[in-house]
Amino acid sequence: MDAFQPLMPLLDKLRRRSTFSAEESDALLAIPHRASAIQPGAYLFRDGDVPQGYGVLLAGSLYRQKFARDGSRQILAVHLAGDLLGLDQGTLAAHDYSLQSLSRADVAFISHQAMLDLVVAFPNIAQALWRETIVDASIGREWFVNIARLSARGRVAHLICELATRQDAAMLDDSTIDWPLTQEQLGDATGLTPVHVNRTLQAMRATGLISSQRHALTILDWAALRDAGDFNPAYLHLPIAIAAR
Amino acid sequence: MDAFQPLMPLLDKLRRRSTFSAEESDALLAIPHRASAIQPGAYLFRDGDVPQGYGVLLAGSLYRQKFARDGSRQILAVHLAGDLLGLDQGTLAAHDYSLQSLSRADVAFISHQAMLDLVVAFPNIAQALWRETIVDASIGREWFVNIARLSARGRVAHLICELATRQDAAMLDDSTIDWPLTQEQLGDATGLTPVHVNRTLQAMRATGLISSQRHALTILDWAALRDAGDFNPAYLHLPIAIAAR
DNA sequence: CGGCCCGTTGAGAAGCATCAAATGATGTGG
DNA sequence: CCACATCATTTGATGCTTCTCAACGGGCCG
Repeated sequence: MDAFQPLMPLLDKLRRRSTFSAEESDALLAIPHRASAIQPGAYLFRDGDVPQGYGVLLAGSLYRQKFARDGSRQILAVHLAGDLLGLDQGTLAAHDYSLQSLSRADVAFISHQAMLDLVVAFPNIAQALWRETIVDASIGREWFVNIARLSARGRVAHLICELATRQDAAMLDDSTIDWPLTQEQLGDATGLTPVHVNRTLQAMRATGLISSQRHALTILDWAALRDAGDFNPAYLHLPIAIAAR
Repeated sequence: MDAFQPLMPLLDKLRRRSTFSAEESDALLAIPHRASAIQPGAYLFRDGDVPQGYGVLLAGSLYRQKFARDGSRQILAVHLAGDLLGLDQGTLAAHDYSLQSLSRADVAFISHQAMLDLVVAFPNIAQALWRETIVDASIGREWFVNIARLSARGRVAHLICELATRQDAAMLDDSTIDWPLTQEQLGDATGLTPVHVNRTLQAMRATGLISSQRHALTILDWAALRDAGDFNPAYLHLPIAIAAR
């Protein structure tokens, strides 16, 4: 079925915050696109490139990043399946961040024109895309405050809470989530060195907050983790049913 | 003349990144609005409030902020005259940050409906507003990287460079800019304590980068300041003519 | 089986926070 | 116009969080 409806992850994600008529749903699933498999570590675009179109992440995970002059990397956001890509870059003259794959991923590429045709024909879809972009920016602001205001333990705890909440339905069981990040990448996302990330994770395991395997992470004490990370899911702008946990 | 064209600061700002027909310019200046004087320190809206409409900052300066649970404040952005307000919050159920005035300010309030009417009638204006929102998000990402990756000196230097570049035309002379922030606010914007901001500024004065008066700041060595703050104005997405300095 | 990335551990240093208090500016009311 | 309250800036001493540098062990993949 998914083979015939490759854009279903997009529709699923949009439905969390918007509702569509049957006609609109059909139009979303029928967006002209070119699906492509992305190798781990490949760039979809780089800081400074000219935007060539939009995308939808069908499977896998990607991250946005910028580099400082000293070569250090800051991860700005993690994209999960269903996320729209590059919408926040519009048709500007140049991208202001890079988009790289974290794992093997499937991406559907959509031309600027195809997207424009869609939103002109369906204002309600335009509104839904606009809403997703706003939420995206909201998540960025939340990350900002975390890095600026929380301790190492708080930053790591917050990111764990966010990814758990965003994966939600896709969770393996009630408390174990996919964990796509290495400790080095977690450091690049939280503004910490890998060494300190390691020590922070050890402390969190020692105090019974989490346990972690290779590519998975188990939340042992959600209340304590949420508390440590000062996590309040309001910034995700999810329906109450999903946000409550 | 400004008395008859109160929204002129908006048009001036939009023209830096977009071009408009005479008809479009007229439509922009004719947006139905209610102008209002804002007292220093007053809130235009608070985190969690329901968005009531949009705004244009006609004069003065505002800042966006979020609070961490421990009460510490993070300033997310500084708004200068001509900036659009709350566009990035759309018609979501709740604001995810607070908007407070830094000085006495004049703001034109615009209803959601009036803005919707405008962008439906003039797609080119919709595009221009979309572009401003994108740039806004781009500035947010740049701040993020600064706070996460630069030293105290670098963060302060970068913010000075940005405000100088954004004020640009409004600069008093070639190197002196309006400086609306106290040292405490500068700390809230850069993720530093006021004490450390003070010491950082002293070091920058001692090394001949800047000199500062009460509400003004003079850049003595632009090259060194740009270097210290790793400042590259690309993220402002300004026309080359303005970005080059 | 070997190389390589990832995770782990240790010791020492640096940058920034914290706490406390003094000095200097600004605006207000008598 | 001066006295005073308030806010912003400055200074000093101390400590903690996190970084840096260096090395070692373990699991995964070719």
